[in-house]
Amino acid sequence: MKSTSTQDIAAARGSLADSVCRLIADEIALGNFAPGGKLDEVMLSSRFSVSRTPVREALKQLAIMGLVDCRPNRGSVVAAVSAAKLDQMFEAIGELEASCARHAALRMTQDDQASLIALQQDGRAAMQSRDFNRYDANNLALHNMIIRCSYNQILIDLTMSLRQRVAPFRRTQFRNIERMGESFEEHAVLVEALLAHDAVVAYRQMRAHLQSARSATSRVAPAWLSASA
Amino acid sequence: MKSTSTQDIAAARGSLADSVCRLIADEIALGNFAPGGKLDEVMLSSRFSVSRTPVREALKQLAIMGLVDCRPNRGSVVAAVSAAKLDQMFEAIGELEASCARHAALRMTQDDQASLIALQQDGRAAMQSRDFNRYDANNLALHNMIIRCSYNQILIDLTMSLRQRVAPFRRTQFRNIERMGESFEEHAVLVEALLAHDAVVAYRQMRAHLQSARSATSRVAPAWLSASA
DNA sequence: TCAACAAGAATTACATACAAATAGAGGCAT
DNA sequence: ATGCCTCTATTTGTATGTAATTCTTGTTGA
Repeated sequence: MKSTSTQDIAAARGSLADSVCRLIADEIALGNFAPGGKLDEVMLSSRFSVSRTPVREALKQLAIMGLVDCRPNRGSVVAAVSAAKLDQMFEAIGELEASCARHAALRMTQDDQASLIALQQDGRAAMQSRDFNRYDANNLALHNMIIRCSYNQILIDLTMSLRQRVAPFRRTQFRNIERMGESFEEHAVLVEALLAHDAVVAYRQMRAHLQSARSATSRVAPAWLSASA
Repeated sequence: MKSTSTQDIAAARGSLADSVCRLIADEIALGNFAPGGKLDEVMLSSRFSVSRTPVREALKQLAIMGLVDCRPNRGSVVAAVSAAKLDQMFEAIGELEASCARHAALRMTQDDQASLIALQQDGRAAMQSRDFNRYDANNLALHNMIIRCSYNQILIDLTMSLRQRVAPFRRTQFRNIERMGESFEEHAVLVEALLAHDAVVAYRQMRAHLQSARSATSRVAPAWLSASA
Protein backbone atom coordinates (compact mmCIF):
# COMPACT_ATOMS: atom_id res chain seq x y z
CA MET A 1 0.00 0.00 0.00
CA LYS A 2 1.38 3.37 -0.97
CA SER A 3 -0.94 5.44 1.14
CA THR A 4 1.96 7.67 2.07
CA SER A 5 3.58 9.47 -0.80
CA THR A 6 5.99 12.31 -1.19
CA GLN A 7 3.07 14.71 -1.13
CA ASP A 8 2.18 13.74 2.39
CA ILE A 9 5.68 14.74 3.36
CA ALA A 10 5.75 18.00 1.50
CA ALA A 11 2.35 18.96 2.84
CA ALA A 12 3.52 18.90 6.42
CA ARG A 13 5.39 22.03 7.36
CA GLY A 14 8.57 21.80 9.25
CA SER A 15 11.42 19.39 8.90
CA LEU A 16 11.20 16.13 7.06
CA ALA A 17 12.25 14.32 10.20
CA ASP A 18 9.18 15.52 12.07
CA SER A 19 6.93 14.58 9.19
CA VAL A 20 8.44 11.13 8.97
CA CYS A 21 8.08 10.84 12.72
CA ARG A 22 4.36 11.53 12.51
CA LEU A 23 3.91 9.22 9.56
CA ILE A 24 5.62 6.31 11.27
CA ALA A 25 3.70 7.00 14.47
CA ASP A 26 0.46 6.88 12.52
CA GLU A 27 1.39 3.65 10.82
CA ILE A 28 2.23 2.13 14.18
CA ALA A 29 -0.98 3.37 15.77
CA LEU A 30 -2.98 2.02 12.84
CA GLY A 31 -1.33 -1.32 13.22
CA ASN A 32 0.32 -1.29 9.79
CA PHE A 33 3.62 -1.86 11.51
CA ALA A 34 3.19 -4.76 13.88
CA PRO A 35 4.66 -4.50 17.37
CA GLY A 36 7.99 -6.23 17.46
CA GLY A 37 8.44 -5.78 13.71
CA LYS A 38 11.73 -4.47 12.48
CA LEU A 39 11.89 -0.92 11.15
CA ASP A 40 14.55 -1.05 8.48
CA GLU A 41 15.98 2.36 7.76
CA VAL A 42 16.40 1.87 4.02
CA MET A 43 12.93 0.39 3.77
CA LEU A 44 11.45 3.40 5.52
CA SER A 45 13.48 5.90 3.53
CA SER A 46 12.42 4.36 0.24
CA ARG A 47 8.85 4.11 1.46
CA PHE A 48 8.71 7.82 2.24
CA SER A 49 11.08 8.87 -0.53
CA VAL A 50 13.59 10.53 1.74
CA SER A 51 17.13 9.76 2.73
CA ARG A 52 18.09 7.80 5.80
CA THR A 53 19.03 10.84 7.87
CA PRO A 54 15.51 12.13 8.63
CA VAL A 55 14.38 8.56 9.16
CA ARG A 56 17.06 8.05 11.77
CA GLU A 57 16.14 11.27 13.54
CA ALA A 58 12.49 10.26 13.47
CA LEU A 59 13.28 6.86 14.96
CA LYS A 60 15.22 8.49 17.77
CA GLN A 61 12.28 10.72 18.56
CA LEU A 62 9.87 7.79 18.47
CA ALA A 63 12.17 5.94 20.85
CA ILE A 64 11.88 8.77 23.37
CA MET A 65 8.11 8.72 22.94
CA GLY A 66 8.22 5.03 23.67
CA LEU A 67 6.72 3.86 20.40
CA VAL A 68 9.83 2.14 19.10
CA ASP A 69 12.69 0.35 20.72
CA CYS A 70 16.04 1.57 19.44
CA ARG A 71 18.79 -0.95 20.09
CA PRO A 72 22.35 0.23 19.49
CA ASN A 73 23.84 -1.17 16.33
CA ARG A 74 20.97 -3.58 16.08
CA GLY A 75 18.23 -1.57 14.53
CA SER A 76 14.87 -0.38 15.69
CA VAL A 77 11.70 -2.34 16.24
CA VAL A 78 8.17 -1.30 17.02
CA ALA A 79 7.94 -1.33 20.79
CA ALA A 80 6.40 -4.58 21.87
CA VAL A 81 5.27 -4.30 25.44
CA SER A 82 4.58 -7.08 27.83
CA ALA A 83 1.14 -7.63 29.19
CA ALA A 84 2.38 -6.38 32.54
CA LYS A 85 3.70 -3.15 31.06
CA LEU A 86 0.53 -2.61 29.09
CA ASP A 87 -1.36 -2.94 32.33
CA GLN A 88 0.93 -0.33 33.88
CA MET A 89 0.21 1.96 30.97
CA PHE A 90 -3.51 1.64 31.47
CA GLU A 91 -3.04 2.28 35.16
CA ALA A 92 -1.01 5.41 34.45
CA ILE A 93 -3.57 6.63 31.94
CA GLY A 94 -6.19 6.14 34.61
CA GLU A 95 -4.27 8.31 37.03
CA LEU A 96 -3.64 11.01 34.46
CA GLU A 97 -7.14 11.15 33.05
CA ALA A 98 -8.63 11.14 36.51
CA SER A 99 -6.49 14.14 37.38
CA CYS A 100 -7.61 15.81 34.18
CA ALA A 101 -11.21 15.15 35.09
CA ARG A 102 -10.80 16.77 38.48
CA HIS A 103 -9.27 19.89 37.00
CA ALA A 104 -11.84 19.88 34.23
CA ALA A 105 -14.62 19.89 36.77
CA LEU A 106 -13.20 23.04 38.29
CA ARG A 107 -12.06 24.82 35.17
CA MET A 108 -14.29 24.02 32.26
CA THR A 109 -16.12 26.94 30.71
CA GLN A 110 -19.75 27.27 29.68
CA ASP A 111 -18.74 26.54 26.10
CA ASP A 112 -16.91 23.46 27.25
CA GLN A 113 -19.99 22.31 29.09
CA ALA A 114 -22.11 22.80 25.98
CA SER A 115 -19.66 20.76 23.93
CA LEU A 116 -19.63 18.08 26.57
CA ILE A 117 -23.41 17.83 26.55
CA ALA A 118 -23.40 17.62 22.78
CA LEU A 119 -20.88 14.82 22.89
CA GLN A 120 -22.90 12.97 25.45
CA GLN A 121 -26.02 13.20 23.32
CA ASP A 122 -24.11 12.00 20.31
CA GLY A 123 -22.91 9.08 22.38
CA ARG A 124 -26.46 8.28 23.37
CA ALA A 125 -27.53 8.29 19.76
CA ALA A 126 -24.62 6.03 18.82
CA MET A 127 -25.57 3.63 21.57
CA GLN A 128 -29.24 3.59 20.68
CA SER A 129 -28.45 2.84 17.05
CA ARG A 130 -26.05 0.10 18.10
CA ASP A 131 -23.28 1.70 16.08
CA PHE A 132 -20.12 0.37 17.66
CA ASN A 133 -17.71 2.33 15.49
CA ARG A 134 -19.54 5.58 16.04
CA TYR A 135 -19.65 5.00 19.77
CA ASP A 136 -15.96 4.24 19.76
CA ALA A 137 -15.24 7.53 18.00
CA ASN A 138 -17.53 9.35 20.37
CA ASN A 139 -15.86 7.77 23.36
CA LEU A 140 -12.50 9.00 22.10
CA ALA A 141 -13.84 12.50 21.50
CA LEU A 142 -15.42 12.69 24.93
CA HIS A 143 -12.26 11.65 26.69
CA ASN A 144 -10.17 14.05 24.63
CA MET A 145 -12.60 16.82 25.48
CA ILE A 146 -12.29 16.19 29.20
CA ILE A 147 -8.53 15.97 28.96
CA ARG A 148 -8.38 19.32 27.19
CA CYS A 149 -10.66 20.87 29.76
CA SER A 150 -8.04 20.35 32.44
CA TYR A 151 -6.44 23.46 30.96
CA ASN A 152 -3.04 22.15 31.94
CA GLN A 153 -1.02 21.68 28.77
CA ILE A 154 1.50 19.47 30.52
CA LEU A 155 -1.14 17.07 31.72
CA ILE A 156 -2.78 17.19 28.31
CA ASP A 157 0.44 16.37 26.50
CA LEU A 158 1.40 13.58 28.88
CA THR A 159 -2.02 11.99 28.70
CA MET A 160 -2.38 12.21 24.94
CA SER A 161 1.12 10.90 24.44
CA LEU A 162 0.42 7.90 26.63
CA ARG A 163 -2.89 7.27 24.90
CA GLN A 164 -1.12 7.32 21.57
CA ARG A 165 1.39 4.88 22.92
CA VAL A 166 -1.20 2.28 23.82
CA ALA A 167 -3.19 2.92 20.66
CA PRO A 168 -1.65 0.03 18.70
CA PHE A 169 -2.65 -2.33 21.49
CA ARG A 170 -6.11 -0.97 21.89
CA ARG A 171 -8.79 -2.74 20.04
CA THR A 172 -12.26 -1.43 20.45
CA GLN A 173 -13.71 -2.72 23.67
CA PHE A 174 -17.20 -2.03 22.36
CA ARG A 175 -17.98 -5.27 20.68
CA ASN A 176 -20.96 -6.17 22.76
CA ILE A 177 -23.96 -4.10 23.58
CA GLU A 178 -23.56 -4.59 27.31
CA ARG A 179 -20.17 -2.93 27.51
CA MET A 180 -21.45 -0.02 25.43
CA GLY A 181 -24.40 0.55 27.72
CA GLU A 182 -22.18 0.21 30.76
CA SER A 183 -19.76 2.73 29.32
CA PHE A 184 -22.54 5.17 28.54
CA GLU A 185 -23.87 4.94 32.07
CA GLU A 186 -20.42 5.60 33.49
CA HIS A 187 -20.04 8.56 31.15
CA ALA A 188 -23.38 9.89 32.31
CA VAL A 189 -22.32 9.98 35.94
CA LEU A 190 -19.02 11.52 34.94
CA VAL A 191 -20.59 14.24 32.83
CA GLU A 192 -23.06 15.04 35.57
CA ALA A 193 -20.24 15.51 38.03
CA LEU A 194 -18.30 17.67 35.60
CA LEU A 195 -21.30 19.89 34.93
CA ALA A 196 -21.85 20.25 38.67
CA HIS A 197 -18.18 21.18 39.15
CA ASP A 198 -17.90 18.26 41.53
CA ALA A 199 -14.19 17.59 41.42
CA VAL A 200 -14.17 14.70 43.86
CA VAL A 201 -16.83 12.68 42.09
CA ALA A 202 -15.41 13.50 38.66
CA TYR A 203 -12.02 12.23 39.74
CA ARG A 204 -13.33 9.08 41.33
CA GLN A 205 -15.74 8.31 38.52
CA MET A 206 -13.13 8.75 35.80
CA ARG A 207 -10.82 6.46 37.68
CA ALA A 208 -13.49 3.83 38.08
CA HIS A 209 -14.53 4.21 34.47
CA LEU A 210 -11.04 3.60 33.15
CA GLN A 211 -10.70 0.69 35.51
CA SER A 212 -13.65 -1.06 33.94
CA ALA A 213 -12.55 -0.10 30.45
CA ARG A 214 -9.20 -1.59 31.31
CA SER A 215 -10.62 -4.93 32.31
CA ALA A 216 -12.87 -4.83 29.26
CA THR A 217 -9.95 -4.42 26.89
CA SER A 218 -7.63 -6.74 28.73
CA ARG A 219 -9.88 -9.61 27.83
CA VAL A 220 -9.02 -9.29 24.15
CA ALA A 221 -5.66 -10.60 25.21
CA PRO A 222 -3.56 -10.62 22.15
CA ALA A 223 -0.81 -12.58 20.56
CA TRP A 224 1.23 -9.49 19.76
CA LEU A 225 2.15 -9.00 23.37
CA SER A 226 5.76 -9.88 23.90
CA ALA A 227 6.65 -12.19 26.70
CA SER A 228 9.41 -9.99 28.03
CA ALA A 229 9.59 -6.24 27.78
CA MET B 1 35.10 25.23 30.46
CA LYS B 2 35.97 21.90 28.94
CA SER B 3 34.36 19.77 31.59
CA THR B 4 33.07 17.46 28.88
CA SER B 5 35.70 15.83 26.77
CA THR B 6 35.85 12.97 24.36
CA GLN B 7 36.43 10.59 27.21
CA ASP B 8 33.05 11.39 28.68
CA ILE B 9 31.55 10.33 25.40
CA ALA B 10 33.55 7.16 25.01
CA ALA B 11 32.79 6.15 28.56
CA ALA B 12 29.09 5.98 27.92
CA ARG B 13 28.11 2.82 26.12
CA GLY B 14 25.63 2.98 23.35
CA SER B 15 25.24 5.46 20.57
CA LEU B 16 26.95 8.81 20.55
CA ALA B 17 23.62 10.51 20.03
CA ASP B 18 22.31 9.16 23.32
CA SER B 19 25.48 10.18 25.13
CA VAL B 20 25.33 13.66 23.69
CA CYS B 21 21.67 13.78 24.65
CA ARG B 22 22.47 13.02 28.26
CA LEU B 23 25.37 15.45 28.31
CA ILE B 24 23.29 18.31 26.99
CA ALA B 25 20.47 17.42 29.37
CA ASP B 26 22.89 17.55 32.28
CA GLU B 27 24.29 20.89 31.18
CA ILE B 28 20.79 22.27 30.95
CA ALA B 29 19.79 20.86 34.34
CA LEU B 30 22.93 22.30 35.88
CA GLY B 31 22.17 25.67 34.41
CA ASN B 32 25.28 25.82 32.25
CA PHE B 33 23.03 26.40 29.28
CA ALA B 34 20.64 29.17 30.18
CA PRO B 35 16.97 28.79 29.27
CA GLY B 36 16.30 30.61 26.05
CA GLY B 37 19.93 30.37 25.01
CA LYS B 38 20.69 29.20 21.51
CA LEU B 39 22.13 25.72 21.03
CA ASP B 40 24.35 26.08 18.00
CA GLU B 41 24.93 22.73 16.35
CA VAL B 42 28.52 23.37 15.32
CA MET B 43 29.30 24.79 18.76
CA LEU B 44 27.93 21.65 20.39
CA SER B 45 29.67 19.31 17.97
CA SER B 46 33.02 20.98 18.55
CA ARG B 47 32.36 21.07 22.29
CA PHE B 48 31.78 17.33 22.42
CA SER B 49 34.19 16.48 19.61
CA VAL B 50 31.62 14.78 17.44
CA SER B 51 30.04 15.59 14.13
CA ARG B 52 26.77 17.39 13.73
CA THR B 53 24.75 14.24 13.05
CA PRO B 54 24.60 12.84 16.60
CA VAL B 55 24.14 16.37 17.94
CA ARG B 56 21.12 16.84 15.74
CA GLU B 57 19.65 13.52 16.80
CA ALA B 58 20.23 14.42 20.44
CA LEU B 59 18.51 17.77 20.01
CA LYS B 60 15.50 16.08 18.44
CA GLN B 61 15.26 13.73 21.40
CA LEU B 62 15.59 16.59 23.86
CA ALA B 63 12.82 18.39 22.03
CA ILE B 64 10.51 15.43 22.59
CA MET B 65 11.48 15.40 26.25
CA GLY B 66 10.60 19.08 26.37
CA LEU B 67 14.01 20.35 27.40
CA VAL B 68 14.75 22.20 24.20
CA ASP B 69 12.63 24.01 21.69
CA CYS B 70 13.42 22.97 18.14
CA ARG B 71 12.21 25.57 15.67
CA PRO B 72 12.24 24.58 11.99
CA ASN B 73 15.08 26.17 10.08
CA ARG B 74 15.69 28.50 12.96
CA GLY B 75 17.74 26.45 15.32
CA SER B 76 17.21 25.04 18.77
CA VAL B 77 17.07 26.88 22.06
CA VAL B 78 16.91 25.70 25.63
CA ALA B 79 13.22 25.54 26.44
CA ALA B 80 12.29 28.70 28.26
CA VAL B 81 8.99 28.22 29.95
CA SER B 82 6.62 30.88 31.11
CA ALA B 83 5.72 31.22 34.75
CA ALA B 84 2.29 29.88 33.90
CA LYS B 85 3.70 26.78 32.23
CA LEU B 86 6.09 26.20 35.09
CA ASP B 87 3.13 26.30 37.41
CA GLN B 88 1.38 23.74 35.24
CA MET B 89 4.45 21.55 35.46
CA PHE B 90 4.44 21.69 39.23
CA GLU B 91 0.77 20.91 39.22
CA ALA B 92 1.31 17.91 36.97
CA ILE B 93 4.17 16.70 39.13
CA GLY B 94 1.86 16.96 42.10
CA GLU B 95 -0.70 14.76 40.43
CA LEU B 96 1.86 12.20 39.34
CA GLU B 97 3.72 11.99 42.61
CA ALA B 98 0.49 11.77 44.55
CA SER B 99 -0.55 8.83 42.40
CA CYS B 100 2.85 7.27 43.01
CA ALA B 101 2.39 7.75 46.73
CA ARG B 102 -0.95 5.98 46.69
CA HIS B 103 0.43 3.00 44.85
CA ALA B 104 3.52 3.03 47.03
CA ALA B 105 1.36 2.78 50.13
CA LEU B 106 -0.22 -0.37 48.76
CA ARG B 107 2.80 -1.96 47.15
CA MET B 108 5.96 -1.15 49.03
CA THR B 109 7.84 -4.05 50.51
CA GLN B 110 9.36 -4.46 53.94
CA ASP B 111 12.75 -3.54 52.52
CA ASP B 112 11.24 -0.43 50.99
CA GLN B 113 9.78 0.49 54.34
CA ALA B 114 13.14 0.06 56.01
CA SER B 115 14.79 2.30 53.40
CA LEU B 116 12.06 4.85 53.83
CA ILE B 117 12.55 4.96 57.57
CA ALA B 118 16.29 5.32 57.10
CA LEU B 119 15.73 8.23 54.74
CA GLN B 120 13.39 9.89 57.17
CA GLN B 121 15.91 9.60 59.97
CA ASP B 122 18.59 11.03 57.74
CA GLY B 123 16.28 13.91 56.97
CA ARG B 124 15.70 14.52 60.63
CA ALA B 125 19.45 14.62 61.22
CA ALA B 126 19.91 17.03 58.34
CA MET B 127 17.21 19.28 59.72
CA GLN B 128 18.56 19.20 63.25
CA SER B 129 22.02 20.15 62.04
CA ARG B 130 20.58 22.94 59.92
CA ASP B 131 22.27 21.55 56.86
CA PHE B 132 20.24 22.92 53.95
CA ASN B 133 22.16 21.15 51.22
CA ARG B 134 21.97 17.82 52.96
CA TYR B 135 18.27 18.24 53.57
CA ASP B 136 17.77 19.13 49.93
CA ALA B 137 19.55 15.95 48.85
CA ASN B 138 17.56 13.93 51.36
CA ASN B 139 14.34 15.46 50.15
CA LEU B 140 15.19 14.41 46.60
CA ALA B 141 16.09 10.89 47.69
CA LEU B 142 12.91 10.50 49.70
CA HIS B 143 10.73 11.57 46.83
CA ASN B 144 12.58 9.34 44.39
CA MET B 145 12.15 6.44 46.78
CA ILE B 146 8.41 6.93 46.99
CA ILE B 147 8.14 7.29 43.24
CA ARG B 148 10.01 4.05 42.71
CA CYS B 149 7.81 2.29 45.25
CA SER B 150 4.82 2.80 43.00
CA TYR B 151 6.18 -0.18 41.08
CA ASN B 152 4.71 1.22 37.91
CA GLN B 153 7.56 1.90 35.51
CA ILE B 154 5.41 4.12 33.33
CA LEU B 155 4.47 6.38 36.23
CA ILE B 156 8.07 6.35 37.40
CA ASP B 157 9.41 7.38 34.00
CA LEU B 158 6.83 10.09 33.48
CA THR B 159 7.38 11.55 36.93
CA MET B 160 11.17 11.48 36.79
CA SER B 161 11.16 12.96 33.31
CA LEU B 162 8.97 15.82 34.42
CA ARG B 163 11.09 16.40 37.49
CA GLN B 164 14.16 16.57 35.29
CA ARG B 165 12.39 19.04 33.08
CA VAL B 166 11.75 21.49 35.89
CA ALA B 167 15.19 20.91 37.40
CA PRO B 168 16.79 23.97 35.75
CA PHE B 169 14.05 26.14 37.20
CA ARG B 170 14.17 24.64 40.63
CA ARG B 171 16.27 26.40 43.15
CA THR B 172 16.38 24.96 46.57
CA GLN B 173 13.34 26.02 48.51
CA PHE B 174 15.09 25.25 51.78
CA ARG B 175 16.74 28.53 52.47
CA ASN B 176 15.04 29.21 55.75
CA ILE B 177 14.70 26.98 58.75
CA GLU B 178 10.94 27.33 58.85
CA ARG B 179 10.38 25.79 55.44
CA MET B 180 12.69 22.93 56.30
CA GLY B 181 10.83 22.12 59.47
CA GLU B 182 7.54 22.42 57.69
CA SER B 183 8.75 20.06 55.00
CA PHE B 184 9.97 17.56 57.54
CA GLU B 185 6.64 17.56 59.34
CA GLU B 186 4.82 16.96 56.07
CA HIS B 187 7.20 14.15 55.26
CA ALA B 188 6.55 12.62 58.66
CA VAL B 189 2.82 12.42 58.08
CA LEU B 190 3.43 11.07 54.62
CA VAL B 191 5.83 8.38 55.77
CA GLU B 192 3.49 7.36 58.55
CA ALA B 193 0.68 6.89 56.05
CA LEU B 194 2.92 4.92 53.72
CA LEU B 195 4.07 2.61 56.50
CA ALA B 196 0.47 2.06 57.53
CA HIS B 197 -0.47 1.26 53.90
CA ASP B 198 -2.97 4.07 54.06
CA ALA B 199 -3.38 4.91 50.38
CA VAL B 200 -5.91 7.67 50.82
CA VAL B 201 -3.89 9.68 53.32
CA ALA B 202 -0.66 9.06 51.44
CA TYR B 203 -2.22 10.41 48.27
CA ARG B 204 -3.74 13.43 49.92
CA GLN B 205 -0.67 14.22 51.96
CA MET B 206 1.69 14.02 49.01
CA ARG B 207 -0.57 16.30 47.06
CA ALA B 208 -0.71 18.82 49.88
CA HIS B 209 3.01 18.57 50.43
CA LEU B 210 3.82 19.37 46.81
CA GLN B 211 1.33 22.17 46.93
CA SER B 212 3.19 23.87 49.72
CA ALA B 213 6.55 23.13 48.15
CA ARG B 214 5.20 24.72 45.00
CA SER B 215 4.25 27.93 46.70
CA ALA B 216 7.56 27.91 48.52
CA THR B 217 9.53 27.74 45.29
CA SER B 218 7.30 30.07 43.35
CA ARG B 219 8.39 32.87 45.58
CA VAL B 220 11.92 32.73 44.28
CA ALA B 221 10.45 34.13 41.12
CA PRO B 222 13.19 34.20 38.59
CA ALA B 223 14.31 36.43 35.81
CA TRP B 224 14.93 33.58 33.42
CA LEU B 225 11.27 32.90 32.99
CA SER B 226 10.23 33.91 29.54
CA ALA B 227 7.20 36.11 29.17
CA SER B 228 5.60 33.95 26.52
CA ALA B 229 6.03 30.23 26.12
C1' DT C 1 24.70 -35.24 14.29
C1' DC C 2 25.61 -31.32 16.79
C1' DA C 3 28.33 -27.63 18.31
C1' DA C 4 31.63 -24.13 17.69
C1' DC C 5 34.21 -21.06 14.94
C1' DA C 6 35.07 -18.19 11.01
C1' DA C 7 34.12 -15.57 7.07
C1' DG C 8 30.93 -12.88 4.51
C1' DA C 9 26.88 -10.12 4.01
C1' DA C 10 23.92 -6.78 5.69
C1' DT C 11 22.79 -3.03 8.50
C1' DT C 12 23.70 0.61 11.54
C1' DA C 13 26.44 4.68 13.15
C1' DC C 14 29.01 8.58 12.13
C1' DA C 15 31.15 12.12 9.27
C1' DT C 16 31.27 15.18 5.58
C1' DA C 17 29.56 17.57 1.64
C1' DC C 18 25.96 20.02 -0.52
C1' DA C 19 21.55 22.53 -0.79
C1' DA C 20 18.02 25.43 1.10
C1' DA C 21 16.27 28.78 4.15
C1' DT C 22 16.58 32.49 7.40
C1' DA C 23 18.27 36.60 9.68
C1' DG C 24 20.79 40.74 9.50
C1' DA C 25 22.86 44.54 7.30
C1' DG C 26 23.00 47.88 3.96
C1' DG C 27 21.10 50.50 0.24
C1' DC C 28 17.28 52.59 -2.11
C1' DA C 29 13.00 54.76 -2.61
C1' DT C 30 9.37 57.45 -0.70
C1' DA D 1 14.32 60.07 8.22
C1' DT D 2 12.01 55.93 7.92
C1' DG D 3 10.27 51.91 5.90
C1' DC D 4 11.01 48.33 2.64
C1' DC D 5 13.60 45.48 -0.28
C1' DT D 6 17.58 42.91 -1.63
C1' DC D 7 21.81 40.72 -1.05
C1' DT D 8 24.89 38.17 1.63
C1' DA D 9 26.52 35.42 5.26
C1' DT D 10 25.40 32.15 8.65
C1' DT D 11 22.96 28.25 10.04
C1' DT D 12 20.00 24.51 9.45
C1' DG D 13 18.28 20.45 6.69
C1' DT D 14 19.22 16.54 3.70
C1' DA D 15 21.93 13.24 1.12
C1' DT D 16 25.58 10.17 0.52
C1' DG D 17 29.82 7.83 1.57
C1' DT D 18 32.78 5.27 4.86
C1' DA D 19 33.74 2.55 8.82
C1' DA D 20 32.40 -0.58 12.42
C1' DT D 21 29.43 -3.80 14.53
C1' DT D 22 26.28 -7.59 14.31
C1' DC D 23 23.85 -11.43 12.31
C1' DT D 24 23.93 -15.31 9.26
C1' DT D 25 25.57 -19.13 7.11
C1' DG D 26 28.76 -22.53 5.87
C1' DT D 27 32.41 -25.47 7.24
C1' DT D 28 35.11 -28.27 10.21
C1' DG D 29 36.00 -30.91 14.13
C1' DA D 30 34.60 -33.92 17.81
